[in-house]
Amino acid sequence: MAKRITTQEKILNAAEALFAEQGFEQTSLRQITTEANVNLASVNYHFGSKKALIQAVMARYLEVFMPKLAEQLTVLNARGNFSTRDVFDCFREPLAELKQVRKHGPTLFLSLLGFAYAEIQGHLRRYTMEHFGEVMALLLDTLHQANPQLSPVDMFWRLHFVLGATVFAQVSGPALREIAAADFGEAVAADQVIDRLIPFLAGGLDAASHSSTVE
Amino acid sequence: MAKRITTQEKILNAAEALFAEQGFEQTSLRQITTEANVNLASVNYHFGSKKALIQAVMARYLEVFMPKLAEQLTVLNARGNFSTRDVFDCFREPLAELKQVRKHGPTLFLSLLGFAYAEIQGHLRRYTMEHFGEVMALLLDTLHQANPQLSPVDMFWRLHFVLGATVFAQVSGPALREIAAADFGEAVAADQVIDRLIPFLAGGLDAASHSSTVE
DNA sequence: ATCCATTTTAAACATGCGTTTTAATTTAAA
DNA sequence: TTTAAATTAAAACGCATGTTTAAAATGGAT
Repeated sequence: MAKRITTQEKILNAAEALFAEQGFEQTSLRQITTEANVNLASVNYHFGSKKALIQAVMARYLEVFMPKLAEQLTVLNARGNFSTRDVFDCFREPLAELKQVRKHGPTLFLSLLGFAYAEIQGHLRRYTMEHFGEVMALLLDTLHQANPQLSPVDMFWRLHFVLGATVFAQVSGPALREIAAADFGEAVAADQVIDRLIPFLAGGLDAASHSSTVE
Repeated sequence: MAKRITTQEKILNAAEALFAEQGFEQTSLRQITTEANVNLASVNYHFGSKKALIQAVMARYLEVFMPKLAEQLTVLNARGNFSTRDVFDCFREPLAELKQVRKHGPTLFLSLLGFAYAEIQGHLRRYTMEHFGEVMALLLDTLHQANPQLSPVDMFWRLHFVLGATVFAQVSGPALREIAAADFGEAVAADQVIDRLIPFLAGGLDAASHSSTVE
């Protein structure tokens, strides 16, 4: 009855859970194979190396997320006349779609993305740019249209500030939610962190640029 | 004439440079001692462990920075009637003071802080909270006064978004500056990144909260 | 000059890592 | 049923890490 789970899937599932929790470098193949109940050598047999395993874990999500995002951005561009907030809202649906990949897909994906960005894994950045460079370019262009008052180089920097805040919110999310619950007696779900984040990001992106604030 | 440099200082100087460049975990004691021209065992002899060395590296800066920051915040609080931007500007002078510790102190310190925050080193967070917890509380309170429309829990989250964006801007700074220079033919100095960052952060912090944007 | 505490040195230790090897086992096709 | 390919298994390899040990060197104080 129950669908047969291959060794590769067992490895991918165990790996992504541990990666999202501890980061890529901190997670050893022995941890992964123990958790997955498979032999240590099977990772190298099926994937070739740890690097390749990391890419495979990310690919499962990126291949769903990126086309959906490109779709949303294209629709918005066709419509025209949009705000920064509209651009950010383009991320909501593609992110929600990741539930189809995995139950807690959206949260897992953001955590993975966080560690990928934090540990500056050259090979992952290269992989993303090679496979989804057009989507990134489309995003930058869309954001520029929403904020024509900002120069391209300004937008470049702010986009990375946005990435930084997002990634950090996710990676330190569990710890911060714990502290917030203790200090303010207010439990915050993971999804609600994003709701708190988006206004912050939009406010930052829409702010006047530094050159115009210099007297 | 030339001031005698002790082994401990040689270690601290080599360690902070390597830590700021590669992060704490990525930097080995052998790298540090080779760079410092001292014996491998001297790190454990003088500092006890790698963890303790990391704390010692951070302490040199925190012990200068934190009191200065507390001073600035106290003055601002006494004055009353201030904006978010004013709060952030309180960081400029204490940061600039770090040049007295080391020539490129401000940049080094932010990079170290970035890695400290990125690699969630429990012992470093504990150290900071134990020694400078009051300053952090003062900062949170000051920001709350500048934005009374935000709830304390909202401010808590946004402060961490700010930290995330800052830390990331610094850690990925060198790589991003390189890309920016290549793509836009515009060289950006490290100090100017902060000038680009502050308006972004202030805009994000001042944004309307999510609850007021929900229809 | 002698002595003793401090410091430096070289070597080894114990551990964990990713990877490779070789053999046993399972699987599916002929 | 036989045969060959695919997969799993156990063990070892080579390497890098932080730490410890024990001897040698150093430097002031007596």
